Amino acid sequence: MRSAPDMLDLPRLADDAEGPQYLALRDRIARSIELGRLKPETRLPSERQFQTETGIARGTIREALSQLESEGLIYRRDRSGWYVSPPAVTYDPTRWAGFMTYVGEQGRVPGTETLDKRVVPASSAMADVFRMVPGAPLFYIERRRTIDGRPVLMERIVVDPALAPDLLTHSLDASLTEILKVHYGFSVSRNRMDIRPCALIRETAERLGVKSGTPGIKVTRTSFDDRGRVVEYDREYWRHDAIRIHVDLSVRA
Amino acid sequence: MRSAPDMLDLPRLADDAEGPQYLALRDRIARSIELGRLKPETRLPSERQFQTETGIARGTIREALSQLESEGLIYRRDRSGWYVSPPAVTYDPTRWAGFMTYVGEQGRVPGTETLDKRVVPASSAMADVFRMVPGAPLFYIERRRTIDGRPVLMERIVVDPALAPDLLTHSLDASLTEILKVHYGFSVSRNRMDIRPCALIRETAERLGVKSGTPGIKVTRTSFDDRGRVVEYDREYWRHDAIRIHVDLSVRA
DNA sequence: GAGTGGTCTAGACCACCTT
DNA sequence: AGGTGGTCTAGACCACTCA
Repeated sequence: MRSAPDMLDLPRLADDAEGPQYLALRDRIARSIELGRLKPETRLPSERQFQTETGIARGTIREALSQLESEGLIYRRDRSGWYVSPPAVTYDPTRWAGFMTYVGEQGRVPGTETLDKRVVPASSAMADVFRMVPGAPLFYIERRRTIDGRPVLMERIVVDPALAPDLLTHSLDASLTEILKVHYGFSVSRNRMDIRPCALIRETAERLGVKSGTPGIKVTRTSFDDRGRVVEYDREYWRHDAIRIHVDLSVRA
Repeated sequence: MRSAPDMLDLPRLADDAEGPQYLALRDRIARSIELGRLKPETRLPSERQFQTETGIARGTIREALSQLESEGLIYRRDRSGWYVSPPAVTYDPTRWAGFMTYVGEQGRVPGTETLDKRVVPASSAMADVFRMVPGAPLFYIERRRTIDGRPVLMERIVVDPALAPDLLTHSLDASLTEILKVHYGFSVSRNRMDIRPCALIRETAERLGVKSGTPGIKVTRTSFDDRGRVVEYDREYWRHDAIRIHVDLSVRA
């Protein structure tokens, strides 16, 4: 891991005379990143280094760093330091390409870890989605996905065992899309998605290595096959700085 | 504006023994909201009230409140206090219904203020979008939109004057969609959108009445008519707690 | 004018990562 | 073992809102 060059010569304040100190500091760091002087995955100086170099209190420095984090310019690794964020990947829900595919197409290295897989009884909400009775068995899968080794999303998938028996015996670290297509012959013809900002908290935050409360994006997706059956239901919690959504579509009435 | 009932009887800690104090406080407040004891637009007790009631330092209390803000559960009005967030509206980009329409359909009261409108020379990026030469004149409109009186988004719209001459002489506080359709006969047949998390900073934050750095959502949209001409280009900056995106679509190859 | 959040300081101790 | 960020305290002054 490279380390940042002396931060002493951050771009000058120029005429930032206005506004709070933490925004002025934010600007200086942001400029360094935008000018390309600090590259993705570079580690910033430590908070205490900033402190002695600038004479600003640590709390104020953390305020500036948190700002940059909400903007997606930098991220933290717990108790290790602050790093410049790599570019976000583009997610196009109108394409039925799985994570492994579109991340690869964008020149990045995707990875998947299956954290949990088991059979669970359907909650009433899930029973509703799959049009079955509550308590009926469902496959439940929990995965963590990475880009260039950095965890970017946690997902919880639910699949109807009736449509994909023995699914859990497969290795789920590869593309689920692929497994469902190749082994069970499913083609998805309709996708219903709900996208909303959220905060990553507790276990989800922990597994993504972010501080609880970091902003994130929650994507809920229901996939249907050509006969209108629910093939897959999943909830994805993304790091907010890792995703960008792009859709190009014809307009309905 | 109603005020919160005594917060002293926030739900008990029970067994939250684990974790930082600010998360425990977050939980108590979150529970009050989820249980419906604190309703949308209710004001929370002041930070100093929390301080004396709980004996926790103000910084720590602000940490808890900031958490709830990132989660979208509460929001602040500058130097006035913290309030429980109203529900988000659902935005469906596959429908060509303007803001005024879909907000109304969801039982809320939409509002629009035009903050600026003028002719500007095309930047090279805009010239690219509109397929014209840089420096050519473009209409530029800046609007703030509200739901139930609360500002939720700032938008900057660009329109080609060749397609809608005299556009700026119309009142732009109504639906631009409507004006383009009724007065100029445009029907949008294709929509290209880019959605990404961002932070609301500087003027944008100020005009939405949020603290600089609050998480937000940036929606960039390019609308085309049936002849493939760019009818409208706009960038919308949303409060993150005000929007939810829903799409339901057939899948391409 | 009283009260609010916004900003800032200067400490402290801890759990954990890194070497 | 030394350094890092994570958490917390106890103050302070300010700009602003609201009654």
